[in-house]
Amino acid sequence: MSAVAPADRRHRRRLETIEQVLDVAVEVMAEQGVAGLTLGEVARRMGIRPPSLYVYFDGKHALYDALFERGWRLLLETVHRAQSRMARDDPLAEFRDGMDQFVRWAVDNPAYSALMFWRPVPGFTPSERAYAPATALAAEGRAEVVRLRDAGILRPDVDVDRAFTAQVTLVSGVISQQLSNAPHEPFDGGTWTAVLPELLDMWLAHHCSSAPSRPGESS
Amino acid sequence: MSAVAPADRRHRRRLETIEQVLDVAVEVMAEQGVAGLTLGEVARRMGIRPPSLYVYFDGKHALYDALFERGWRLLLETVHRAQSRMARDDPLAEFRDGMDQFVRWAVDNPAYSALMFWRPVPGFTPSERAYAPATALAAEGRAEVVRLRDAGILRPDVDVDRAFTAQVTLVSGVISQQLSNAPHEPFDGGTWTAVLPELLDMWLAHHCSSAPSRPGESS
DNA sequence: GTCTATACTACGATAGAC
DNA sequence: GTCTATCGTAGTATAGAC
Repeated sequence: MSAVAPADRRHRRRLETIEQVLDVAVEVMAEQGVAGLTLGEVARRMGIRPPSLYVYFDGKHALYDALFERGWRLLLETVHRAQSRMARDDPLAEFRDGMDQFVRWAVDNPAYSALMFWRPVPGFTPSERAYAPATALAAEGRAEVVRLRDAGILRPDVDVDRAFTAQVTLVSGVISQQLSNAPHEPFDGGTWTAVLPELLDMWLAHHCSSAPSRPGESS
Repeated sequence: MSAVAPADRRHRRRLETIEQVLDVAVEVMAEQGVAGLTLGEVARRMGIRPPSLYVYFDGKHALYDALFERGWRLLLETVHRAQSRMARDDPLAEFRDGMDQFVRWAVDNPAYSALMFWRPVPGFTPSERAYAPATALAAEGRAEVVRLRDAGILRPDVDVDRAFTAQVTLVSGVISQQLSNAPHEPFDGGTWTAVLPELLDMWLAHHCSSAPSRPGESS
């Protein structure tokens, strides 16, 4: 019995250890900053010695790379989970909710965000593999703009790429300001997250096919 | 003759050396990243030894602090210089130009920007003195919003603080995206800087007292 | 004000025993 | 897979001669 597929068990154990390394690394980044991550501190918190980490990661850059990929993957899953909870018949509400979830996750995970959105590590460039979930999320965001256009919410002749660039900029601005100026404020009630709905309204009104109609305004 | 005010000459020489240290430090940050700044590298490029730097700066954090202050002061001067070149009778053009200059400087000086807008150095918090020019610039930006309101361009009942927060977020978003995603693109023709005018139009239209009138649209 | 010398700590990474 | 031992490097900072 105990000899059934021992390689699988080793493999699973290995994956669990890798996950644990990543968890601890995120903790360290959250406390010491992204650039303050050291293999020694990760090893110390795990109760092992630094050389043992080399069994799981081929050096510090590989660890950063795995963290970068994991962050985008977690964010991707967060957005997907929110979408699957939504009714499928309201593209506008879905759009707003997606942006909301995106910013919420970023603000709730400042260590990941700093690594993902800024580039604070001198020699590190993410691999193509690590970029993949980021690219996927960008593609889905752009598709969301197309959906809004096809649903008649945005003008039919809207420049999708330009509109998407503007939208990403808004969201990125909120995240950047919130994290760098008031990192300890939660998403709800944050100084900068509070203006997100207004900014999305601005964006929608600007690309709107009909006259701008914002919530709270008389029609 | 040569004995006239020798203390002044020493003092000036000292200030010049301090400026040189800051210049070199910015160079190093631009090449190695903000967190990649080391006293040894600065000293090497200046042709001196690391201990000599302690005559001018009380350690690495003091150097970061001086760089932080200098960056905001340079940005403040850049905006002022642009304003003094402008005609004083067009608040709207002045507003647009100010934002333009702000983003242009930030994109042209990525090393300063990373230190000023993000917080990539683990243990470093800017001193009050270093913050002063940043605070001054924020106050002037808010005053600009008040001017736009008083000139009748924005609604009389506009929430100035909220509008200013939104405006800062837009500008911050452009800078963040441009610097982290395409740092080598110049301001002119940058993927993200290109949407700045459109974002400012959005912001203006959203707070406008009359119906939104954007350039290129029929009135 | 600059230097040499040095203390002290820390880092990433590798070799090789177990 | 984990360890000890160690290499090689780099960093901040201080003491004290010149």
